[in-house]
Amino acid sequence: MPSQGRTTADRRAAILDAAMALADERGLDAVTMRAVAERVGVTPMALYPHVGDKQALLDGLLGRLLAEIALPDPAAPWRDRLVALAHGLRATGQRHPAVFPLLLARPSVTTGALRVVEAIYAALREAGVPDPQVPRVERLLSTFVIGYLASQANGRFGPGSSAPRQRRTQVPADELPVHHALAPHLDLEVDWDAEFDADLDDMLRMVSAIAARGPAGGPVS
Amino acid sequence: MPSQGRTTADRRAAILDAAMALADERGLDAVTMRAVAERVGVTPMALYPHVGDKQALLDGLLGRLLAEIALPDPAAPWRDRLVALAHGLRATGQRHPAVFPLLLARPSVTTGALRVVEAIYAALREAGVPDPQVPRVERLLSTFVIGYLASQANGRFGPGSSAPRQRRTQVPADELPVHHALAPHLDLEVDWDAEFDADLDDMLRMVSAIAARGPAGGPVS
DNA sequence: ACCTGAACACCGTTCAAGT
DNA sequence: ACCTGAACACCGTTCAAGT
Repeated sequence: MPSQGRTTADRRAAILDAAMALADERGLDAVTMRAVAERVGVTPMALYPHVGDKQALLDGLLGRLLAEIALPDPAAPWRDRLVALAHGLRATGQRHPAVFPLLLARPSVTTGALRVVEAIYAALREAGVPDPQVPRVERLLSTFVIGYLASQANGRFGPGSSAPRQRRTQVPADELPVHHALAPHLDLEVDWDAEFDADLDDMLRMVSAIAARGPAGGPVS
Repeated sequence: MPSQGRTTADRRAAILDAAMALADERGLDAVTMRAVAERVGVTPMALYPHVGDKQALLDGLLGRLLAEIALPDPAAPWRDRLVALAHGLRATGQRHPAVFPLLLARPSVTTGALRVVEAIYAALREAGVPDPQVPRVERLLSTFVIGYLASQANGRFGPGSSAPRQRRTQVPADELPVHHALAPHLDLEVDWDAEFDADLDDMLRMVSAIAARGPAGGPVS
């Protein structure tokens, strides 16, 4: 049984392999039906029965990406599990920086996403977050983590040290007094992975605080 | 002085008006150079001297969006100011749901973004966040707020009540035990604006906790 | 200086035809 | 059942030409 794509499932897998490679190597814009087809060695129209249209193909890439995320050891303490999950997401985001930002653009209803959500739910319950708040806090955490990693992948935080300096100098200092006052802390090179860990620490303290407050507040809706 | 676009600046403004209207009415995909040009009553090539290429046009839309965000009363307490800013962002995101998600995809180095960042910096200092941590906490807050509102605009949180139910039923209950246990809290219709306010409350408690911890930890890098 | 018209090198997708 | 080839209705952008 060679790895040749003989069955339909293999064919779909080969197409998604090609599309993911293209996205990793040349960005999302390079993922065209034509380019993917050429890489598979087939005509563009031959893709449609296997992956659907372009939108479905991108969803397929997201499914791949989600399936890659390693789940933490269920025996570990809840905090370690959430940190491990966040680090797993970061590793996946760094492996597929072009595809990762799509996570914020598409509803995450795939079964691949559910494994991850399930693991977060379990950790939050163990942390003592009241059941009615668990779904909200899960969305809060995942929104931050995905938002941060997507920002990093998209370069939203700026090129590091050069941009902030010129940002402040192109505007009169008097108009941005607080930027001026914070100048010593704005020109530093930032270690974005270290900042992610610091943010994560603050967010997990927040989870503990929510758990400590107890079920008083109740659900949000 | 009629409102006719006679000067170059007026011309650029008219083009961005047309592009924004197109984005609001028919989505980002409808914002093509050709469609914008037609709406302005000009040939596609006539846009280039005024707004640059397509990418620059989208950046122009982001600039418009950022300029719309109302700054809070500087006399109000820091917490109220941050809530007002978040609500201002939410209002803008709901006015321009197609453009808003671009905030996470582009570096926010425009002067329009700096006014907002300046206001957040000022509020965080007043809250007692140590100076070295202010830029990090600003990025933490804005990443969450933008991420949440972009998720809402993109429908990432799902269509409300129908999707979660079918998510759980298409998978054997034994494989997602925690989803199963949380079922009563997963089938509810969620008020996303109320959830945003609850999240905001938790995030601002976190800001107070960071301030209370003092400068012990120091900067992250 | 500003705009037009034609053209180039692409897209995603349809459809009828092949095997 | 699966794939091809030609075609359709689009894109963003270039370039030479008009005024």
